[in-house]
Amino acid sequence: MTTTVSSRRDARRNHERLLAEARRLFAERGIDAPLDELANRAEVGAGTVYRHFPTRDALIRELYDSGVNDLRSFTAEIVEAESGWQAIEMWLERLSAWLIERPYLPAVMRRVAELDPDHRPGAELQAFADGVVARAQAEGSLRPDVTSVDLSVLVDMLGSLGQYGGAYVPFWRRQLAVVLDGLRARPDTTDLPGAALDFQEFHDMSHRKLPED
Amino acid sequence: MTTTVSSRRDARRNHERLLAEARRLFAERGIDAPLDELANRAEVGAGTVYRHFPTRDALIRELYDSGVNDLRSFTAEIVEAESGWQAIEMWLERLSAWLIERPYLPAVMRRVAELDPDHRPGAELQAFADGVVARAQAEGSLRPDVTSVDLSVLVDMLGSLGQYGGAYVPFWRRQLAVVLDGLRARPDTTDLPGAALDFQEFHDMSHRKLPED
DNA sequence: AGGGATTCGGAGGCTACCCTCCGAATGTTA
DNA sequence: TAACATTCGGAGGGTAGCCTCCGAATCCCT
Repeated sequence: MTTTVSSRRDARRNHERLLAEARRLFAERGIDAPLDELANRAEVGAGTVYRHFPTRDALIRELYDSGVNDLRSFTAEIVEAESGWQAIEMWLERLSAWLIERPYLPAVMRRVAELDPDHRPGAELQAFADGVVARAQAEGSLRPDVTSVDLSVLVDMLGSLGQYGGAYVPFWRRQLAVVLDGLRARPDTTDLPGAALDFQEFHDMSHRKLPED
Repeated sequence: MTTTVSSRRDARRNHERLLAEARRLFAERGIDAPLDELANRAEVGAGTVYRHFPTRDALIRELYDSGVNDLRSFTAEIVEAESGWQAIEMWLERLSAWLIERPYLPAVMRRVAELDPDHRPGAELQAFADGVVARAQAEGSLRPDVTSVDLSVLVDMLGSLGQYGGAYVPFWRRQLAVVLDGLRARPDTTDLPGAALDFQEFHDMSHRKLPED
């Protein structure tokens, strides 16, 4: 993730421009959209695209890194929530909104995992997620049978609504409200069926790896 | 949807083979996967592909029609449920499972909508969905503030987990259980925020059309 | 079994997109 | 402002994938 920054202003400007347009383009047409089109939208020659990102994968990697950075910045805000339940609400709300605005991210993550099969994301994120869940369950607000992986999958689900393009933006908060109501601890919840995935399985799955056994 | 069936057995066999492989291929690599690859997998010449499906869009249309047929076949089973709540459970469970097995469908639907911008799906499906919701709300088991469109969006969300490939199949039933618990009528549910989309808006949205005003 | 219609297969022309290359243009530094 | 380094732009060769075309193979019908 060592990004070399040029000293020339036009170079920096074009780099940013390309990244911004790439986000838009990939959101609309997927991460295999033609790079010539990217050059057009950024009002830049094809050569410029390939100087900044020698290969499409380099571009994808940069979007990935930027995403991981975003994630880290969320954790800071969430641990400061006043109650465990509020932390849960914030987690689902912030991450879903973030994912919905970046519908290209799931594909980007899968691609990066194909490129670097041994890549493992920071265990810190796992620890953070487990902490949020433990806190809310300890205070009795979150149903005891969900795990942090269950919540991550729910975020993925909500985030998938980004495929609809941002035009109807806030509609998904209704679905979020349903999910949150389903997550509250109650005397009469039916136990979640089956076994939860562990963190490693979740990671493999969201990168389309096959189960080991 | 008038499908002309050849009288020759090899032609029918190849047609089925191609459809089956197309589902697999599109599930893995998206609906823009190379058709030469389809020919290889179906162990068939490239010419055969293009005779059966003169264009990629023809193939996509056939997958779409097949999907709509599936949908209709579900409604019959669901209206026979013993209680309104069971109908809701069946609806979410059956449709989600079905979507998860066919991860190419959302892309197929969007593509068909691009090809036929004036296409409107049967109002019968809307009537069916409204009926299921009304029944469950009348018996007091389903929270009164959800609409059939809200449920359809929830199905889409659950169905999006098909992007993970079928390897971890049953894991998503945990998320389904959370959603169902969130849908039960209770004294203390927080009202769903904002206004629900109407059926037309939902249809436009799931086909990536922009809102009119 | 034989004839005729239909379908099959895959070689090959035709894009659309990828990516390089180098003269022109721009930024930086002193 | 001058001189040099860096970046820009887009023309163009290379290629993967699209789709056609027609001789060969298969099937249906009597």
